Formats: sequence, C-alpha cells, structure tokens
Amino acid sequence: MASKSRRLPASERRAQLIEVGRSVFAKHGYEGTSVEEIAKRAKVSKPIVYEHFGGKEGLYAVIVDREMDYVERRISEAISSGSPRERVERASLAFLSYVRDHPDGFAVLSQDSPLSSSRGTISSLLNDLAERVGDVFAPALKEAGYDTKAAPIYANALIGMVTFVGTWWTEERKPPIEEVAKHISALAWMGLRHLPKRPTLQRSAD
Amino acid sequence: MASKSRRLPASERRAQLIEVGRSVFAKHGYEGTSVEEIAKRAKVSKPIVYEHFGGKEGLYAVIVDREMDYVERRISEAISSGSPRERVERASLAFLSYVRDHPDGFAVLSQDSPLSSSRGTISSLLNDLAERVGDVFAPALKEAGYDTKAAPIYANALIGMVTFVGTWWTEERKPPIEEVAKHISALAWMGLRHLPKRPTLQRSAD
DNA sequence: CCGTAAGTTACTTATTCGTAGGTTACCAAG
DNA sequence: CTTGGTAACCTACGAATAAGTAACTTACGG
Repeated sequence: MASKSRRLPASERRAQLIEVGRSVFAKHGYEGTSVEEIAKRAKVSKPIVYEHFGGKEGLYAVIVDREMDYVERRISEAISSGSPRERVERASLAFLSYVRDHPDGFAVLSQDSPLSSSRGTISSLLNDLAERVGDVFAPALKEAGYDTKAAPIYANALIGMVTFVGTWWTEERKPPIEEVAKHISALAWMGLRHLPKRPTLQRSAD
Repeated sequence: MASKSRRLPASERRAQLIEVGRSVFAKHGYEGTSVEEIAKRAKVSKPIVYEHFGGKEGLYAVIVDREMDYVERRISEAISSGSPRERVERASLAFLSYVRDHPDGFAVLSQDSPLSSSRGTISSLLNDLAERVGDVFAPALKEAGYDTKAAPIYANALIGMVTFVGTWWTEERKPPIEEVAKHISALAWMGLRHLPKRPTLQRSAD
C-alpha cells in the first residue's frame, strides 16, 4: 500500500502534486479542475497546494512548462541527426512515443491554456511547439532554396499531422505506434501521390 | 444604431443568441463563459437564454451542431469531384476559407467540448470531423489497394495538418489563404521529398 | 523535549447555474 | 381609441461550487 499517507518533505510533496495535478488537468481541463480535487487526490488539504505553488495557475504553469520542455527536448533530439527522411521518421516516432508514454502530459498540452487565451490568442500549447520546430526547420529550407515564409506553414502542418493522429491513437490504442509512425512518415515524405502500399521505415545503421 | 434594443420575435432572438453565444464561446471556451455574459451581450436578461435553449449546454449543443454540419458540408462538397489531387487542393482551400470567414465557429470547434470529455475521451470536435472524412477516404483507398486500417490515420493526419495551419493563420493572417492552401496541398500531395520551390494549384477546367 | 516544517479546520468572498413569479410591450378585435 | 390577451421580458432570489486566507495543531529530527 502506498505508504500510510505520512508527511512528506517539501520537494517530494511538490513532485507528487505536480503528478497528481497533471492527471487531473488532463481529465478536466484547466477551468474544469478545482484545487480541492487535486488536494484530495494527493491526500492533503487545500492550503498545501497554495503553499507550494501559490495557487491554481502556479501549479498549472509549472506542469505546462515541464511538459513543453520535455517534448521539445525529445523532438529536437530526434531531428538532430540523420538524413532528412530519417529525421521525419524519428520525429514522428518520438512524438508518438511521448503520446503513448505520457498521455496525461499530452492531454494537457492539447487543451487550450488560460495563459494564451488571456493573451489574446486561442491556440493550444502545441502551436507554440510548432513555432519552435519551425525555427529549426527554417534554416534547412532556406538552405534548400525554399521560401522562408513558408517554414511556419510546414512546421504547423507537420505538428498538426502528428498531433491529430496522436489524439486519435489515444482513443483507439490499436496499431502500435511504430506502425502509425510509418504511415505518417510515409505521408509526410512521399505525399499522397507516392504513398507506398506497405510503408516501411528507413533508418540506416541504428 | 442597431435598432434601439426592441423586442424580438422568438426566431430572431434565437438566431441572435446563437450568434452571440458562438462569439463568446469562441473567446472563453465552454467552461469559461457564463450565461449571464451571453445575455448581457445580447442586451437581454438571463432567463431568456434558458427559455430558448434550456441552458448553457443546450445553446452550446446547437452552436456546435450547426457549425459541424456547415464544415462537413463544405468539405464534402469540395471532395465530391475532380482528380484526387484536385480534391486535396479544393478541400484545403475550403477548410481555410471556413477558418477565414468563420473564425468564431472554427475557434469553438477547435476547443475541447464538455460533451466528449464527459463521454470519456478528450478529443476536440475536429477529431470527429476527421472520422467522417475518413469514412469518405476509406473506399478510395481500398479501391487503390491500400490497407483500410490506415484510412483513419491518413484522415486524421490531413485534418490535423489543415487545422493546425488554420489556427496558426488566424494569428498571423498574413499570406492569403490561397497561398497557404497551395503549400499545404503541395505538402500533402507531393510530400517533403518532392516539395516544389514555388507550389502552384492544379485546378483543371473549373 | 523542543523548535520548526508540515499539515489542518474553518471561514470569507465571489461567481454562476438555474428558477419562481411578476411586469411590459405589441397586436388585433371591439 | 381602448381594451384585453399573449408573447416577450425582467427582477430577485436559492443553492452550489470554488478560490484563496487566517489561525491553529501536530509530527519528527536533532
């Protein structure tokens, strides 16, 4: 049994609250979750949350920040080496792995944040991610002689592809993500025009 | 002056409330909007909303239903004829036109609905749209000898592409959607592999 | 055994859904 | 013109939920 609800040192309680909060925010969205529910699930009373994070927004901000950082890191890593096509494949797989292994985090990032909506725009956090990915893409496109202004279009398109397929996958959970990644990469790389009947990955010398 | 706030017959008031509600839901999301704000913006008191729609959910449901129907119709129309590539182009353009001309409706559909979240899943309304589009795609894919199980993947990928680019575009509003549609279609059809430097549409004999 | 970090109860304040019951504008017939 | 009658509308409330805070209590290590 998960330790008889003893007292925890500050850092551990923080970590626990972040975990619990992520799970609850994932399920009910920002506006839909109450601080009290988070506290209850953590077997703790409300003021504890306020003590550690200053309130609902504070906790939410920390969770979002961590999650964004994590995904961005994984994707950056995935596209840091290899042939262009390999990078696409690795990035797809990396993102889908994230979706599979961190469903709560993914759900939080998929939802609309109160921060961006109060700041005028309505976009989800993942649009921000697309922006950063776009910054990585831009130089490569320019190098290849493409219009730089199109970079954000492609970045958003690619992130959107994988994101939408990701949320679909979380409901079905059926074809293993490796196979899903194959299809996505094939579509992104070859296009509908040259879609192979049975897509294969192309990772040279792992 | 928008008519000195006189009394309106039921059907007109209904229409007005739908319009106002859509705008407010678009800005603050479902949970974030109060019935009172909708009433206030419609220069009317709260019980009127309850009288016409039975409550917040009722109004929301009507708005969502109409919007879904509208988009689905436009997309279906776009992909009802032409060569495969033309269909992709027309669909992209149709969707982006919707985004441009009905930003509020698009925002509502982009957000997470309380209906789907109470029904277990977290997906946005646009995932449902992808499902329907997938049903249209499936036969064509099967015809061409592809694995039917991959149809939803492609459908979601395509909808995701255009959706994400759409939300990005609503913030920037810069390249006219015709140009954006060109890029998207090129990516979807040719893939990153064969991306043209300056994409062009390919609508034969309109 | 005592000081402090960790935690709790109980409250105030504010918002919002939803409704009960009364009021007023409009229209058509006398 | 004036008088109903009805559709449209409003004020005012009840109940519930949630954010955030004040002031008190208790476990635990040195």
